[in-house]
Amino acid sequence: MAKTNKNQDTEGQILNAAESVFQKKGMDGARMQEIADEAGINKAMLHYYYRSKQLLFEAVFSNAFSLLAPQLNKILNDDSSIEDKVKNFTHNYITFISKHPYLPNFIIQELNRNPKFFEKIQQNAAFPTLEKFKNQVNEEVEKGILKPIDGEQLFVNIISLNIFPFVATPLIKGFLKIDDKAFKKMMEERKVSVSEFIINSIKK
Amino acid sequence: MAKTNKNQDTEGQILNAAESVFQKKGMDGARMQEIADEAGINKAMLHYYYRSKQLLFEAVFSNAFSLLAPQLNKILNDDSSIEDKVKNFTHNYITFISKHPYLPNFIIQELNRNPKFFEKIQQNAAFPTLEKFKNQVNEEVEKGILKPIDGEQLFVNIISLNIFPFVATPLIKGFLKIDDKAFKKMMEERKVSVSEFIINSIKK
DNA sequence: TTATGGTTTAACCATTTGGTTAACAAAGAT
DNA sequence: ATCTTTGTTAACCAAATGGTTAAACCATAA
Repeated sequence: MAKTNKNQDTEGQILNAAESVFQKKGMDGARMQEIADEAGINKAMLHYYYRSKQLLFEAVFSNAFSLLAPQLNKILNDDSSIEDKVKNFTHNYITFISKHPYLPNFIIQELNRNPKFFEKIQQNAAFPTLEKFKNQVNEEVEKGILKPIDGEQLFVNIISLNIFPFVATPLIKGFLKIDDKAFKKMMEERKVSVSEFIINSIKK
Repeated sequence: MAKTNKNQDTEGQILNAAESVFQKKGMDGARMQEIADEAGINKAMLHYYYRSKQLLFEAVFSNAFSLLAPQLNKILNDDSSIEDKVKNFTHNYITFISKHPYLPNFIIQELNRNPKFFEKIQQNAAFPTLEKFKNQVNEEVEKGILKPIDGEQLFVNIISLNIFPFVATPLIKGFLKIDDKAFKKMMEERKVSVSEFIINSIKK
């Protein structure tokens, strides 16, 4: 930064505030004034640093996505067996999301609003790819380690089981008639029960 | 209706247009003018029939929810075995949602925005409850038909596997690098593969 | 025919909202 | 010291938006 930086990182404060507001209310529901208030600064500063609501939003979105991507890379591109991958991913992912509960819904929602964001993000270096995972599933099926299953379907199943409860939290709380504490307990149990559920289904 | 009803159901046209716009853009993103345009009528009519954006939205939301609820009742409150329930629900649900792809995301999104909507809806008569399903799972586990599993966890797994791909369609298309046609084909396959996946996991 | 009352429209209104501007403050740089 | 660049603010602006109003429309009953 060639900037004089008289302040103590106003730019960062803005990004934090924007993250909080955008993730809770989405692009359409978020208000620039609310972000400014939460950052404790003048609204004009938002435009000084980020030009427009759109650009500020994109900064937040990229940031959020680059938090999630490495999590996926774990299951897609390390060298352990499918069984270990499922166990590790499920445990790590649920732990991670419990700390960032707004993240998955935010990304899914905004991707629905504008599917072209995906391409924008995809150019990122560490972008996860499915090839290795699919090959590995095929191998383990051939070796007789796994029952016959399509790698893509398995991938969709894994992320569905892990992510959905965090995306649909109010729905699940409602149907199960449980409060926040019980929900957290249930997610804690899922760190194990989900991987058991998957392994049970695919292991020969 | 004590109304003269000179028109051919303007009220219905409004509701249809509102459904389409709200489900695509959400409460915050939807514009009253856009709804009026899509209905082919004057904006003032929206207020004439529904008073406010909020009330129009609630009409759409209730409507949407009462489409989904009976689908869930099928798995929760009929008399077939768990295995048959899983098979039927998976097949029926994916078939149903393929015809209303915006529905699950709309409901989940707006429930996230305002969790109190759940209570509002819950007073509905045909509201599904989990008790019977949980008892049935316990029974079949005791009888040795199913491996030990918690009914609530199983329920969450079932709806996760069925609903998530429709909520996160752009994400899945992106990771799998597939177009709309391939996505539809994949969902078609899931009508069978998801229930196999679940049954494999829980059946003794 | 003409009153009546629900229905429909164009024009209007107040507020909200993203964004701009001009003036000012705080650091360097010269 | 003063000049220049960067950071910050209050006041302002134009457009968009949800909502209102008053007049017109039109089917029907008296």
